[in-house]
Amino acid sequence: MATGRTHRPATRSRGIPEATVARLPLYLRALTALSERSVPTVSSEELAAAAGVNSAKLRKDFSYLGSYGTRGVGYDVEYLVYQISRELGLTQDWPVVIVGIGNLGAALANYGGFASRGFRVAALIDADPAMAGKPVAGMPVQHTDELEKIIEDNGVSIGVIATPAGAAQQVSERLIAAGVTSILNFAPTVLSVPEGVDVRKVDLSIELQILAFHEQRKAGEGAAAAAAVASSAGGAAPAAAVVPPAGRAAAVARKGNPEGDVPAVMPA
Amino acid sequence: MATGRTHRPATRSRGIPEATVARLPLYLRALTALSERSVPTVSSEELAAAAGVNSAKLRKDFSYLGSYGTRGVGYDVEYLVYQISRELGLTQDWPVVIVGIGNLGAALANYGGFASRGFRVAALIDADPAMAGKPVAGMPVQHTDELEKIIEDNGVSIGVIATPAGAAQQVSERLIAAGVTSILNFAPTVLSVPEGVDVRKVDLSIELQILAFHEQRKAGEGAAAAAAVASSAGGAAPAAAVVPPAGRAAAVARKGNPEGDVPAVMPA
DNA sequence: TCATGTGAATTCCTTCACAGCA
DNA sequence: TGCTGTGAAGGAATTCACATGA
Repeated sequence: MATGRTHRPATRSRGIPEATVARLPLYLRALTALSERSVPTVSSEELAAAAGVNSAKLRKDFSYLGSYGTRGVGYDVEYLVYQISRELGLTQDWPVVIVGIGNLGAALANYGGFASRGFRVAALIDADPAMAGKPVAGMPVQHTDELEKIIEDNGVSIGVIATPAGAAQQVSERLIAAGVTSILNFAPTVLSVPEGVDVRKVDLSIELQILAFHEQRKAGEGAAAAAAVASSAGGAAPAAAVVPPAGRAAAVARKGNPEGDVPAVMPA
Repeated sequence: MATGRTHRPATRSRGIPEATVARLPLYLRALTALSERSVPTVSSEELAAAAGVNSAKLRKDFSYLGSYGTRGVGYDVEYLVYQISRELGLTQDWPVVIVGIGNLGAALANYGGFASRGFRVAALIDADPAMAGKPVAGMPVQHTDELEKIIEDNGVSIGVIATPAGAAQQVSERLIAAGVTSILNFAPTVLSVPEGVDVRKVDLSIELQILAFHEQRKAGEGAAAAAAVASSAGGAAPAAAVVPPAGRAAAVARKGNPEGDVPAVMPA
């Protein structure tokens, strides 16, 4: 999950609810796929299925954009693609810089999904002088010293931070001072930014922790329930291995401890 | 942002709201940092600031876990760390497999945040025979053929998919059939999974698109507003470069077109 | 006295169900 | 007839504001 917003009190961005905005890219992706298969129209039902939402929600979402469908028929795929693209601002070019070219930064630089949706990687920036000049994804990495110049020369308003946590706040300040007003933050830190700057956060370990929470609940429901789930699926699961038995036993034991004790969990 | 849930109708996981669950890892991170600095107690106000939420929300969130604070004083840092860890299921060991060892998969394998929070990378799996045996993050990559065996031998219940979009659905099916019940999906596809399996989705391009939406709005408010924002910040922004002027002009022009036309946006 | 914990109010989001139009 | 578009209902999440207890 990504989280974190700033600027603009959640809803009200000319009336399109934040939750709807977050789903538009999903619809767009599904529509693009249909478009590639030259499908001319879709019903809300079909499109909703493709996007993984329910159809009432989808129709409500689209109703905020306008009346782009045809009753009794559905939506014109190409037309909707255009309308949503325009609404999201993807009909214009968004130069983006990626700061921090480690494993993750390189992955982002190579990620095709950017270019295909109006985002252009204008520069890759890293603090390590040894990286400078090295090609990543067909682009030379530039040194942090150039950051301000790059931002200004390219009119960059969106920055992606993929640095270690310790560097993120300072990088964000430099980005913002140079003119960036939207930041996608992969570093596991809460950035503090001035009003008017949007931050979105993507945090890998948070996502896993949320999964662990639900996983724990499933396991807690007892082996019977777990087995039922596994087999109901139609995926011939050999029931085995759903729960690491030793692990669970340990957890339960700890849970039973007297209240006061505070085991040293979480080394870092 | 990450999105996507399945299983369990949103709220009610023994009463802890989904929105609260999603914030627990944030609190945990902030608390861990305090713990490392040997801070003994925090107030809801301080902790909320560190986690980037407001204090009323934080107190309400904690109230779902129990009464772990002391009125007039605050929360015991170590104790809260323990309680939240336990609630999230992090006091037990979660073996995880990563499937798809490209740039992103490698980045994930190297990501320290996993190990430190109870997640243990049990195996790296890739379909490319040429990758097999190659060490990534100090571990040999294993071939997809081994997938089922690895899952079962290690009691893996959480899988991370970092493959290309085309492979994701099939990989998820194999993971699930072998016993995985939670999936973190980085591939830009909607996975269809049986009931009882949780899927969370992390989609880089979706996050950028959401930022672009807000960025467009800011620009649309007129240069005056943009400039005001830039300077109000205290970050001496040289006002320049907030909007790529040519780009915007083009977008606006297109917007003014007669309704029927459908420009071919989005090559892919 | 001071910060937690929580009912109550509010706002936001989702879902229902059907009127209205092609 | 069939599917969109949308008021209205229902739920969930956030925020307020203050009683409560260390």
